Amino acid sequence: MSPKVGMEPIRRKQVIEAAKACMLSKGFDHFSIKDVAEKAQLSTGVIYHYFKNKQDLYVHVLKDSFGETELMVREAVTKENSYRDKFSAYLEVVAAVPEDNPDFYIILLNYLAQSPYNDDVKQIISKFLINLQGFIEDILQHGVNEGRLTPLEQKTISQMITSQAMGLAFQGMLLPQEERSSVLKDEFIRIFKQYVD
Amino acid sequence: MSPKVGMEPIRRKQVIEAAKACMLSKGFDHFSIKDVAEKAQLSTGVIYHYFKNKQDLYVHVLKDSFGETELMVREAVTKENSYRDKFSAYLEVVAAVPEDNPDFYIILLNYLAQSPYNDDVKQIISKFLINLQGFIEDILQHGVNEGRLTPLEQKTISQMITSQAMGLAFQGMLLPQEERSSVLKDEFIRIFKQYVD
Amino acid sequence: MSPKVGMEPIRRKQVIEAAKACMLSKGFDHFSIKDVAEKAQLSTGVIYHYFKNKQDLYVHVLKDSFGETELMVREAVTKENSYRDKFSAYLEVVAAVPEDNPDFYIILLNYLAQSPYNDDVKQIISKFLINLQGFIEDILQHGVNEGRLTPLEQKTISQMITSQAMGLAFQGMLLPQEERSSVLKDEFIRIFKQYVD
Amino acid sequence: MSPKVGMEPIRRKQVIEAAKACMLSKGFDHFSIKDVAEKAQLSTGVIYHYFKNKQDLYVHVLKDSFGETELMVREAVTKENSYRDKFSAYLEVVAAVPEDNPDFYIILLNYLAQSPYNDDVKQIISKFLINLQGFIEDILQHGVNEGRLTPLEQKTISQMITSQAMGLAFQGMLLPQEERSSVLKDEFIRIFKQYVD
DNA sequence: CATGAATGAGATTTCATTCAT
DNA sequence: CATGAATGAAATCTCATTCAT
Repeated sequence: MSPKVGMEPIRRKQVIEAAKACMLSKGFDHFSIKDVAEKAQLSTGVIYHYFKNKQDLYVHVLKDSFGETELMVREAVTKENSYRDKFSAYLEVVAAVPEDNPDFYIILLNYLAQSPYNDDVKQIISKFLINLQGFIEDILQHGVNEGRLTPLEQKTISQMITSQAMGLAFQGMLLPQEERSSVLKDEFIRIFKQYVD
Repeated sequence: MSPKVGMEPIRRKQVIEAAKACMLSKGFDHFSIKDVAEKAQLSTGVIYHYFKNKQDLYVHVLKDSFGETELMVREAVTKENSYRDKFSAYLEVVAAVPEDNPDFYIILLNYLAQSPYNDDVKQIISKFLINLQGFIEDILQHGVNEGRLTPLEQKTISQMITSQAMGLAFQGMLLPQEERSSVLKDEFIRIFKQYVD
Repeated sequence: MSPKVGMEPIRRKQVIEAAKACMLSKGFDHFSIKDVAEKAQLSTGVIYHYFKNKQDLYVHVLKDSFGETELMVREAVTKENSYRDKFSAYLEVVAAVPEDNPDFYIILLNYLAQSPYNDDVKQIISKFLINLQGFIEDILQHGVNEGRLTPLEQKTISQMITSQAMGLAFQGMLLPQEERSSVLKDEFIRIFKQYVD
Repeated sequence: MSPKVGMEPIRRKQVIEAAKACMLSKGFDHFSIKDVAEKAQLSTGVIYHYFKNKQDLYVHVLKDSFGETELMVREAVTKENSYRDKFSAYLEVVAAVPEDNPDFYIILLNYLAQSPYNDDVKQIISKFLINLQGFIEDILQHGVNEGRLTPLEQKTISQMITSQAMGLAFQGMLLPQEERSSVLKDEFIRIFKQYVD
């Protein structure tokens, strides 16, 4: 393979994807850089060319995962026009993540568990959550402007939604639910739709 | 220095507490048996006298944590007489765990993250969650008997409650909320109380 | 169990048998004192009451094994009257050890392997071999006295016999032979019987 | 200090030789990987770069030892032309191993002792013995073809030879024999030469 | 840019031995 | 006599990271 210039973004993505795969298959803390290198069909050395160290790689895996999910949500919401539809779309897309991208919550869970011991990780997840809640707050801003909602309620609703979604996803990893999961998803949507009616 | 007979229960508890402390201060998988031994002021060898291996210790830390929390919930619920009061008590005590025993959710979070890779852990957490949901299902059984609730709703409610509680607790670790946490707690109780009215 | 006096020989034998069993089931160097204690249904502590240390126990297991085998040979030989019959009986009994007491050669083999690094063991095995060869030398002494055999031949024969027996036994552990083993046994007896004819 | 590419065969041989030396000086199972690393002037880590684990290293030491000895025998035999000379050469070279390569039988003895507990080792030694017996069987095939020998005798002779050689070698480790060893060697050759006369 | 050999600290686990009771 | 709790050294093995090529 001839060395090429401009490989940086390609290699970085290649390594991040391999790391993500290793993390999912072996467990968050149970894969080695050698595992990643093998998965990515690269040498161990090259990983250290593109990432400062393992911690740095961890951070980039997290950013990558969050980026994808945030994009999904953003697209679903901006596609709609009315506030009511935006709100519904948000609930739908958030409730669908565990099915559409089951790995996402495994990744999130693992990083969440690290967050008390790692401030970088904590900041990144917090920012992600805040962004996610920002979508609903924007949607609900309408109601606030019209006086139907207080700013406190606006914030509370957005936080109740994300935490319920997170909780359901984590619970779903443990309890085999099959048909139940759609019941729960519907109930999730039903509960929070009340707020815009 | 002073070997005695019948040390087993004392030492086991001592080691479990030390392990829990290490886990909380360093994070799951980031503490060593040596750390636990030092914390417990014992030699490393003695840990293996009472626990088969590190995995076995992990499992007992988890069981110990769950035992305490389950007991708290059970006591709160059985203290009340009417179904309505039992339900309220349940919501109150569950919502209070993050304040009353903040370590509990850190422990839970860490083990939850391991659950996809460790079936023992998965089983224990699942059982804990099911037990916890069992409390509400028992309370709601009244409503089912009277025809006010379907069994499906009974199950759905119990699962919505535990997942929302879990989600709020995890979110609370990230976002500094102070006064917000009580708002969220109240909203949590308000939402789910609807079901018994 | 009430402590008794005069337990020494009983306990020692009990421990030696347990150690032998552990050695055979787990491998020479792969059993612990705890294993022996469990097998003997005793505490680890008592073993150190009756044996100085593990090495001492090893030595006594060896002596015990050799004692049994030497006794078997002695009995077989002394039972016979004529030199010719004694010689035959010796060959028969020596050739029969792998069948009659298959453990013996596993024990011998393991100690033999230790002998270059442990002078005690080396002395004990050497003495055993010399004793065993002594039987034939005694039998052949008759031939020497009558001038049919030189003392050199007498010694050579005895050594050829023990080494051939040992070699066949070890080989028999590796190569599954079934019917072959009796052919080899017969050939072994045939070859060495030549010497007294 | 100086990582290079293509070190694999060099390092493997280096580690195998160091392990062999450690085994000979300390005894099978009584040397540590650290001992090997020090002997080879390498870090412990590098041993695990080239060998999966200690067991894997054991196996390669054995294969290496057997390879050398088998080569010696093969060369001695193929050098001769007549079957009678080949047979003599075989007996001579086999009888000479304890003098020419005294380490060989110490290695063999140690592994032999492990064979009841380790199937890999058992297979390797068995194969070696069978190969060694194959040489004589090939030589004696001539006699079988001419009807002077039955296939049963052919196999029996080859097994008697290898077992006697093995037995003499092991006995020679214990009993200091000096001049005796040549007497025994001559007798060994004499006994088995009978078969081709 | 890329390789993979090398390091060495550190983790888990075992176990002979001691000794208070 | 007997117990089994306790010690702590030592063994195996892993792995992030570096660096000569």
